[in-house]
Amino acid sequence: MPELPEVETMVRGLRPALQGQEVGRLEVLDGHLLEGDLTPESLGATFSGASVDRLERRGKWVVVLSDRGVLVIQPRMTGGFWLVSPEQSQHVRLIFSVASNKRQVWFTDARRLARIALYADMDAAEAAFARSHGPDALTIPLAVLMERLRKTSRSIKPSLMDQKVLAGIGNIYADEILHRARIHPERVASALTDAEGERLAAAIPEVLAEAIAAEGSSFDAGYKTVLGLEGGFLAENAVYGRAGKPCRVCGEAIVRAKIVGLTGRSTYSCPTCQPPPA
DNA sequence: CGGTTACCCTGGATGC
DNA sequence: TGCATCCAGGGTAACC
Repeated sequence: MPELPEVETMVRGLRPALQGQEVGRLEVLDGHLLEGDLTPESLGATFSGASVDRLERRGKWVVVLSDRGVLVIQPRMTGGFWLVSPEQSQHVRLIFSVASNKRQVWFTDARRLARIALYADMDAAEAAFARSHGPDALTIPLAVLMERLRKTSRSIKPSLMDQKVLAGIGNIYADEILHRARIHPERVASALTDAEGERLAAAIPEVLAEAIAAEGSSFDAGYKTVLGLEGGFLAENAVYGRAGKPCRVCGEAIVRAKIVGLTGRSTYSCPTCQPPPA
């Protein structure tokens, strides 16, 4: 589910509840999500009593820094946090109980694709992140982005979604960013012109910032904010989920397609604003 | 090595 | 109603 804007919204929502607080107890209800040698018992014992210093986001990771180590939670498709009673109560995987006020923070994950890891310190967490991720999408400089895209013969959309190229973009925001930059998703990444690269590098932080301001994208029974509210971005977005509807720029019907290099995922684009490769 | 697919999981929507 | 099929915002191991 969550991409960078949703994870950023989660972290901002969790900070007032957890930052500077002691976790009186952590209950781990599903060992399936745990990485390495972690067990529900070992993680619960380690993190119960932990003092939380800070919460941060790295790409699509939620990072909880504490005096008992750095807890990393990857929500992946259906993971989410709740400060209010969770809607999907049968899918609760973690329960944090704050010592000072007895309030609870729930983590749910319907599809059980989320992953949870514990690192000794932030250096170890950063090293693990760097092994599988490029620079964060919100701050990657134009020159670095272009240098990375020049090295691949893949299409631009799968390149943007490759966390090793840059971190944080998934299927929704790749489509939105490419529409904003007026680049067809099947254009070869290394063949973009300088002008297209500049439009792309500008569109990435623009679209992500707008989505963060809207508190992310909600549809169906998926992502909600930590207060159970819907993110508003899909009320204003350009292409994702809008097949057959008029492009907000030119009025042409938005097209839904499956593209090479992305098995099973849908891609939305405007055939006029984003001319396909020759 | 770069690129592509098969698969991990589960639930909701849709079709017969 | 029951059952099969498809789809989903992510990510990785294995393969060509």
